[in-house]
Amino acid sequence: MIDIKLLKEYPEMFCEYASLRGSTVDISHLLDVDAEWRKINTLVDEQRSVMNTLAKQKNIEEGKKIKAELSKNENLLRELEEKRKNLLDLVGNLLAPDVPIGESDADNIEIFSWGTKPSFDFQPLYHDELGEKLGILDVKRATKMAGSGFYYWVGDGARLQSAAFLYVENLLINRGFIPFRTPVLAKKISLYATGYLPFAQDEIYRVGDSDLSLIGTSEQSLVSYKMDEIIDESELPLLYTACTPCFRYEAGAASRQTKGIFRVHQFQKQEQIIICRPEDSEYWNLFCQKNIEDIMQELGIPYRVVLVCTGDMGAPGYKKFDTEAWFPAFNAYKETHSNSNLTDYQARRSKIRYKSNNKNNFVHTISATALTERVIIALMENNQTAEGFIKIPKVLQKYMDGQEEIRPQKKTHPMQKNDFSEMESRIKKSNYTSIADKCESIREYFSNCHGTKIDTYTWLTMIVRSIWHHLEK
RNA sequence: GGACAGAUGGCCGAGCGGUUUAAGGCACCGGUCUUGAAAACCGGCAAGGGAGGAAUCCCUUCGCGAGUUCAAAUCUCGCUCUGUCCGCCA
Repeated sequence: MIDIKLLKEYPEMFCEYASLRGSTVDISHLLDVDAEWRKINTLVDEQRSVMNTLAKQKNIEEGKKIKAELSKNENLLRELEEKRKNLLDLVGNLLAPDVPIGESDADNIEIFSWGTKPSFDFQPLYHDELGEKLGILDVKRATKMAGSGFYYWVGDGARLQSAAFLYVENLLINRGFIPFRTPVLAKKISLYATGYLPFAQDEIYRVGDSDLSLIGTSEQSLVSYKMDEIIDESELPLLYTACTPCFRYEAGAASRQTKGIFRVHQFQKQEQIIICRPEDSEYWNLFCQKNIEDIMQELGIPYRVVLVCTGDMGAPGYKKFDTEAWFPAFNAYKETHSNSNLTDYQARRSKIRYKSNNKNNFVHTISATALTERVIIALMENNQTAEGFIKIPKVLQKYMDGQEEIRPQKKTHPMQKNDFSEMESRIKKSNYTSIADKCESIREYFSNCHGTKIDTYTWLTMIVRSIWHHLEK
């Protein structure tokens, strides 16, 4: 949400921003509604004041007279209030002066690139082909189980996934972040507070006819953590990180460009959230970018950074960096991270303020990806070998018992043979009245096969039969 | 899921139709006193909106939403959440 006072002061500026974003919000209509709202608001306040005075004087006659008119105006005020709010909700944030002008992601400006794109003397495989060959990524069975847009990590794939998230979470903790595990269901108010409603309406999975939806990002659960609170200035900044699954509808997304698990309905994401003073948000925006780039560099994935243009920004964004990993099989850079300074846009909606010199101000929020599974599939494509193996980056090896490479192995660990005789004897050693002690027929069945080895099926059948027999009696 | 009880400012807690513009206490902030601190005393201390150059004035908010009334923290209904007991359960 933007500051309506600012809008009233600089309506032309907001109209210009809206057109740069490709937004269709009618700002002059909003200003008209606001003026009307203000007029009625003043009127209602005055009538309420009269009403309060009459009530104090116990003036029943006069009170009755005004009551009807007041309630009519109150209804009108409520209507205008809602209209005003709905319009105001659609107005996008201010834009940083250095945001490039453009209509779509094609107009984003590359500002940095790192790493050498791998040159293979073989045709590199797509991550899903590679994953299937190695038996570490199973899309087919997931589709059978949950539909298109889902996938299983299996064996070393599951380990690689955990390793990457553990590595990133540790890195962030070491840089001052507080780690969270958050709910993945959220009320509508939380989605509104973070700026996802009403804009991303069609992206959100609703749960039945309840008020709950699956989160599309832990930004929704982490920013809402401080909803309605006034934070003491000395506590800022707050650095939060969470690793959660994220759920997105992604209607009609399938294409060559989204092959494999590039765009899916559920994916894991490690998020960076920073709640800070307004004057510091530019700094923390870059801080998050540094974290992203350090992670990419340590993982050895070539990437580039683009400055997102006006048309690709989304309503809450003031300034946004996208980081795009190099995908050899796609032969393209593709978005893996986004890092936005949302200034006070979310804070106004979620009413997160801080107290400074006894005055309450809205905080600024930064929302940035730290890691998603897209990074892991970029890693798979970049680190594949001629044999179809995957080299594991040094930083992840310690989270995988030192494993250096993923090969098509059925089992990585041998089965253990244990002696469970102590565990088996526990029941025998306990002193209690069992069914067999109580029920003659059961004892009979079991005494018949005493000393004979029988298989589990026969054994279970016997138990069922004997219980049944007993119940019939 | 069922039964009962409850929800009041940063916290505790009184009020249960009209001098409550929410008592009192704690915490916090400022002051007096003190070498300094503590204690004591004095003062301040919620959020949001509107009008105004400002001082200031007005409105809203006692979990949330509706209703009754000239008047609601207080009465009625619905919802949410918390506690206790029961049921179910990783």
